[in-house]
Amino acid sequence: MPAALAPEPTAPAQILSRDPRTVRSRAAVLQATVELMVERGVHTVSVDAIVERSGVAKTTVYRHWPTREALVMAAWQTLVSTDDVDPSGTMHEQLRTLALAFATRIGTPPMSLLLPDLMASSARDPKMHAMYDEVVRSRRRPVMETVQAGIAAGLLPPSTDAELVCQLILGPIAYAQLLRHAEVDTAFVERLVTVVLEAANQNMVRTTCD
Amino acid sequence: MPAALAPEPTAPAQILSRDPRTVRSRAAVLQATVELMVERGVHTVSVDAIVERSGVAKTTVYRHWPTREALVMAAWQTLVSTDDVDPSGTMHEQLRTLALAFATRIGTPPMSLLLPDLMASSARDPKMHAMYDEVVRSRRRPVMETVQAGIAAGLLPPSTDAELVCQLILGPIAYAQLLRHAEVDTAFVERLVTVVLEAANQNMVRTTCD
DNA sequence: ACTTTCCAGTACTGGACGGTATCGTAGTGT
DNA sequence: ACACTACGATACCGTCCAGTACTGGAAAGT
Repeated sequence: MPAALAPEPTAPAQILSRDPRTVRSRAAVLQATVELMVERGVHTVSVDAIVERSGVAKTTVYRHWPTREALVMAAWQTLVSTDDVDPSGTMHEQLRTLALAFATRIGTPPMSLLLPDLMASSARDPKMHAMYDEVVRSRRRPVMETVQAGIAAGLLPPSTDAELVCQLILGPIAYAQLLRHAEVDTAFVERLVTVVLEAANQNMVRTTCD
Repeated sequence: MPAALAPEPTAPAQILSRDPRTVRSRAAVLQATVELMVERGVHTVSVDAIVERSGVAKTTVYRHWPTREALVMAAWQTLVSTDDVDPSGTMHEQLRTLALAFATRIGTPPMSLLLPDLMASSARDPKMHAMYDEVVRSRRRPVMETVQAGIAAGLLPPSTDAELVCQLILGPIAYAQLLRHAEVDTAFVERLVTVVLEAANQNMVRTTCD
C-alpha cells in the first residue's frame, strides 16, 4: 500500500521520518530537555547539557531543531495534555473531580516547577504566551462546560454567571498552590466546590451585579 | 539635633556609608537593575548591562555587592512595599479597597512582569522563596486581619472560616490576573467581594465542612 | 592643605554557550 | 548487495558574561 500520495491531513510534520533512528534521537532529546527544564529551570537549560544527558550528538540536535528556542518550544509541546475526565455523575462530583485534577496538575511536578517558568516567559515572549494560554485554557474549558451544562439542565439558576463560578473554583486553588505554597488536599477542594455551588444555587453568583 | 547617637534599630546595614558618593552609586545601580529586570527579565540581566545603564563602573558595582546574585537580591528588596490602606469604613469597603489594591499591584508593572519571574526563581532557590513569601504575605495579611476583625465584631458568623474567605477573594483575582490574562476591573472586584461576603453572611463559609 | 576614600575607565582572564563544519561510520530502506 | 541517510565525535568560531587587577583622578572628611 503506497502511501506516498496521501498527505495525511491530521499529522502535520512528524510522519515524514519513518526512520527509527530519527524518532529515537528526537525522543531522547525531547525527554532530556524536559528533564533538565524541570531540574534546572527553563532558562538555564543549555544545548550542551541536553547533549550530555541524552547521549545525542550536538549536530543531530541542530539537524532536527534549527535553534535552541525551537527545541524548548517542542519540549513544551510534549507537555500539553488534554486528559479530560467526564464520565457520568452529578455536576458536583464532576466539578470536584475536575478541580482536584487541576490542583494535582499544577501542584505536583513537573507542572508545579514548569508553570512559573512558563508564566515568566510568556510575559515577554508572544510564542510562549500562546503556549501558556493553551495550557491554561485546556484545563479551564471542561470546568466551564460542566458549569454551563449545569445551568442548561436547571441544576443552577439561569442567571448564574458561569465564568465567575469557574473563577471562584479554580482561583483559590491556583492561589493556594502558586502564590501561597499551602497544601491543597481533597478536603479543601471538596469544601471549595461545595461553598461555591451552594452560593450559586442560592442565586448569589449572577451575571448582573445589582 | 545630632542623630549620631541613635542606632536607628529599623535600618540594619545601610547607614554605614554616609558618603554621598556611595549612596549615589548604590541608588543608580539598584534603579538600573530594577529597570532591566522589568524590561528584559530577571535572569537575563547582566552586570555589563547594569553598568551601561547606570553609568557606574563595573568595579564600583563589585565594591558594593560581592556577586551578581547579591545585587539582584538587593534590587528585589527595594520592591517589597507594605502600603496598607486601612482608614475607617465598613468591612465591605475595606475589603474592596484591599482587593483592588491587590489586583492593581499584581496586574500592573512592575509587579505584573516581575512576579512570575520571582515565582519561577522561588521554585528552586530558597533565598528567592523567602523573598517571595514576604511579598505575598505582606499583601495577604491585611485582608486576613480585616476578615478576622469582622468576625470578632459580629459582622460575620462566628463559625466563618477566615482563611477560606481570604482565599475566595484573593484567589480569583490572582487567577484572573496571572493564569488567565483577563482584565480585572473595579466591577469584577466589587462583584467578587459582594458574592463572597454574602455567602459568608449566610454561614456558607464555615470552618468545619459537614 | 592633606589624607583617605571612592570613583571611572580600561584591559584582562577564564569559562560557558549557541551554532557550524568536517569526517568517518553505522544503521536503514529498497 | 547497495546507495543513502542519519548518526557520533571532535574541533572550532564568535560572543557574551562574571569577576579581577590596575591606573589616575576626583570628591569627601579633617
